[in-house]
Formats: sequence, structure tokens, C-alpha cells
Amino acid sequence: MADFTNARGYPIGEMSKRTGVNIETVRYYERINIMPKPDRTAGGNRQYNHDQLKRLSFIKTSRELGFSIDEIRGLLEMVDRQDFTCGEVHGLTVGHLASVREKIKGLRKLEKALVGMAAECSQGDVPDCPILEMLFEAR
Amino acid sequence: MADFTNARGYPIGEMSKRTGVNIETVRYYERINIMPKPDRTAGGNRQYNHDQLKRLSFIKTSRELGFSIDEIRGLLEMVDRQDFTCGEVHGLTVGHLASVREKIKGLRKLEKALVGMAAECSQGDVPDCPILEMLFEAR
DNA sequence: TATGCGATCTGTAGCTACTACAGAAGCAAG
DNA sequence: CTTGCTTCTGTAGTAGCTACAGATCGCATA
Repeated sequence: MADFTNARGYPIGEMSKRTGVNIETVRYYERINIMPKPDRTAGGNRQYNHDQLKRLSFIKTSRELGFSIDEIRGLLEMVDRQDFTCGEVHGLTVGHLASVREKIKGLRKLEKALVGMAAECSQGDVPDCPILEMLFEAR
Repeated sequence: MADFTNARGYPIGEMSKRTGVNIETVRYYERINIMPKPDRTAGGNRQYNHDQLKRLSFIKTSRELGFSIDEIRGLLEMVDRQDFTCGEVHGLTVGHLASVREKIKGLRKLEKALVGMAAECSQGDVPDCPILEMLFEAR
């Protein structure tokens, strides 16, 4: 059994397991420069350190919270340059929150429309459907 | 001023204006075979008829309701083959409704998490931020 | 009829955020 | 040393468009 508690560095598969980020995606993050180029073994395999693990976790968590790669890039750049303030980060978060709420609003409308359409429908065996009729209304 | 009330056919720009579908997108729909190849003028410009206008409206409305291109393709194939029943269409709609509700649920969770994070934050001028700390927690 | 200008043409490449190969090479256990 | 899992690079695909470039069409006006 492999043991990564000593500072031997994590291979990419371990990074993937620990963060839940797909291996291919880890390499992708390197390619688009939100993850740094890690050390390599003599044979050329990637070897990550603990900071890089934390960075990848950050990205994963942020993605799960719906931040775009570009938003995350912005946050990470501030972190890397050490020139952020709590207020800035708060601003980005609140901005993102607003866009999430927009999405929820849109989906609620949509839900309503679908419920309305479904309610109109007899669900019968007939080839005649108010749902399709609605959708087919030319503008 | 152009007049399309006679059966001269609609050029692509008119289709676009009437449905709100981008011109490039109309051509894209043709390429992926959810819109038929329309007639052409002597010079090679597309000339659509009223049925095609209705079909494009159908696609647009369905997209706005969040149906995927593949779902729409399915609906249109049924329509084209004339072998759908109202029950089938209802089924597709209800299935789609379920996935919309799933999305809403996910976004609500996300909203909650963001609100929680933002509340923790002093918004101050300091380079020390509980939001970033949360995001940086290694797993 | 000529001209000018907007609309349209084809083909290709880009976007977001990944994912999925192929074929070769590394690496660790037995 | 072999076996077999992991990792490597590079490329291409996914959805659903959008954005060009450079050429041609078509219609109104002079």
C-alpha cells in the first residue's frame, strides 16, 4: 500500500482521489494555467505537493459552488499576488450569488410553464396534443 | 419595404427576426438536421416556407423551456413520423420537468452555501478572508 | 442599366469545461 | 524480470452555439 504522509509528493491519481477531480481534468487545469506545473519524477510523472493539493481542492469546491473557471482564476490570481482584501472576495461572492438567484428565477418560470403545459394534456392515446400545439405556435 | 405575406418564402434574416433565432444558429440547425434543407433562390439564398417558420418557432420555444437539442429532435421525429400520442409527449414533458426541479434544488443548496459564506465575511480591508479559508480547506 | 450597399453564402475556428481515446512509457510488487 | 496498474502526450470529441473572412446575391435608387 502506498503511503503519501511523508513528503514524497502525490501522483496525479492520488490528487484525483483526494479531491474528486478527474485525472484528465487535473491535467486540463495545468494546461489552462490555474494549476502550476508540478515537479516530475525521473521518469516524467507528475509529483504534487500539499499546497497544490489545497489549490486543487479550492478549485473543486469553487466549481461545485458554481463559480466559473474565470471567476476562480480571478480569485487565485488575487491569492497568488497576496493583494486581495476580504471586501473584494465578498464582492465576488455576492456577485456570484446574484447570478445564481437569477438562474433560480429563470428555472422557476420554466417550471411553471411546464406544469401548465402538462396540466392541459389529457395524456391520452390520441395523436393530438396541446403541448405540441403550444410549442408549434408560430410567432 | 419587403413584403413576405405572399408565398415568396422567407429569407433567413426574416426567419431570424420572426423567431429570435440567430441567423448562424438557423444554419446550424440545418447542419445538424433538425431543420430541413430549404429551397434556394436562383442565386443560392435560402427560401423558407411557413411550415419551416413554425418548426423553427417550435425549436426556439422548446429551447427556451430548456429542452435539449436531442429532446427536441425526439419530439420532432415523432411529429414528422406522425406516430406520437399525447401520453408520450406528456411523458417527455414531465421527465423534463423533473430535471428542471433537480436543477432548482441544486441551485438552492448552492445559494444557501454562498449566503452562509458571505455572512461570515467582515468585508473589511484586511487580507484575511473566511471565504477563501473555507474554499482552501484541503479534503 | 449601372451601382451601391446590405443580406446572405460557405467554410472554418472559437467558446466553456471537460471527457475520451490511442499508443507508449513509468513504476511498484512479487 | 515480469506483470499489470498508472501515467504520459497529443488529439479529437461533447453541447450549442457564435464569430469571423472573403465572396456573392439581390434589391432599391440614380
